[in-house]
Amino acid sequence: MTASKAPRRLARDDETAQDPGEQVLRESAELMFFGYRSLTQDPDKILAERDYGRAHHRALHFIGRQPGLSVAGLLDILGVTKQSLARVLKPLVDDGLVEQHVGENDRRQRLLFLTEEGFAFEERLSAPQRARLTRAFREAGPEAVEGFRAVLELMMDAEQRKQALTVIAGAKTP
Amino acid sequence: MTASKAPRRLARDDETAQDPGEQVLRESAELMFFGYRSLTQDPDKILAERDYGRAHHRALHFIGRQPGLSVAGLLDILGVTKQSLARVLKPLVDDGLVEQHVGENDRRQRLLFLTEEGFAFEERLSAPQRARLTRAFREAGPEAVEGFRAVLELMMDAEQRKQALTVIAGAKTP
DNA sequence: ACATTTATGTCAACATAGCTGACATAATTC
DNA sequence: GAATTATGTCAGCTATGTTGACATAAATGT
Repeated sequence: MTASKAPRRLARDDETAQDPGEQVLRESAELMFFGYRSLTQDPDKILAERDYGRAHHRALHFIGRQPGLSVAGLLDILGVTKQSLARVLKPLVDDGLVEQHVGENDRRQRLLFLTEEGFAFEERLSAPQRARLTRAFREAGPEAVEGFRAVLELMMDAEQRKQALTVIAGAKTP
Repeated sequence: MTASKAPRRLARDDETAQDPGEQVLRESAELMFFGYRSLTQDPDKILAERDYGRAHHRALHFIGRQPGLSVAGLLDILGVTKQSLARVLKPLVDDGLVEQHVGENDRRQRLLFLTEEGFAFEERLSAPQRARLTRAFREAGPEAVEGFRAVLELMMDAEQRKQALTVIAGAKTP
C-alpha cells in the first residue's frame, strides 16, 4: 500500500531538528494538542463544581499574576472581546472572587484584584497543573525544561512573544 | 519585598528544574497557553474561509495521519461524543473532503479517508503550523526540540501518553 | 436460528464561550 | 465644552461541546 504519487510517510523518527521532517512536525503539533488537553483537564473538573469554565480560570490566573491589572490589560492578554470577558468577569466579581478598585491615576479604570477567596480558589485550580508540570519537569530534567520553554517562546510571533514575556515578567504596562 | 507569609514571587528565572519554583511553573502554564494559541491561529483563519472550525482541522489531521481510521478510533483520539463528531464529520463528507469506506473485515465500520481535495486542504491548513514549528525548532536547536517533545509527552497521564504515542506512531489499533 | 452486542447515525435540547453591533456612562484630555 | 477613552451592557449569532433517546445493520454468542 505504498503511495504512488505523493510520498506521505517517509520521515524517520530520529533527526528531530535542523530540517525536521514532516512526520516530526506533525507529531509535535499532536503533542501540543494532547499536552494542552492534559494540562487543562484537572482544573476543568474543579471548575465544573462551581459552574465555571476554562475562561474563568484564565481570568483568575492572570489577575492573580498581575494584581491591579486593568480590564483593558486583561482583555489584551486574553485576546477576547470585552463582551466575552464580561460574561466571565461579572460572575467572578458577583461571587466575591475578584474585586474591582477604581484606578488611582485614572478613575475610569477598574483595577482587578483577587480576594482571599479568589486567591484560594485559583490556588486550588492551578495546584494540579503545577503538580503535573513538576512531575514532567523532574522526569525530563533541567535541559529538557529549558528546551520546552525555549520552543514555546519561539513559537510565537515577535509581537505575541513580546507581550507574553511582558506578562510573564509580571511587569505592568507603563 | 520578601513575602511574610505566602511567598508568591520568589523564584529566579534560572534553575528551572529539580524543584522548580511556583513562578517557573506558572510561567510554563502561560507559555503553553500562548504557544497553543499561536499554533492554532494561522489555520483558524484559513478555516474561516470555508465556514469550518478548529474541530474540522483536527478531524482532517488525524484522518490524514491514519488513513482507514474508524469512526470509533477517531472518537477515541479526539475525546468527544459521536454527536459532536458527527456535526464536524458530516460536512466534511458532504463537501467531499472525507470519504467513508465500508470496513473489509467488519462491514459495520466506516473507515475514514481523505479525498484528494481533503488532503490538499489539510496540507494548506497545517502548512503554516509546520512553518511555525520549523522556524521555532531551527532557532531553538535540536536539543531544545528533544526537551520540548519530552516534556509534552511526560505531561500526559500514563494512559493518555500510551494512546497519544500510538497515534503518533501512526499504528492502527489491531 | 435467534438474541444480544457493537458500530454507526441521527434527532432534539441544552451549555459555554467566542463573536459583532449598538448604545450608555463617567472620566480624561484636547 | 467637545472629543476621546475605559468600561459596562443588551441583543443576537456561531461553533463546539454535552445528554438522552432511538434506529439500523452487522457481528457474535448460545
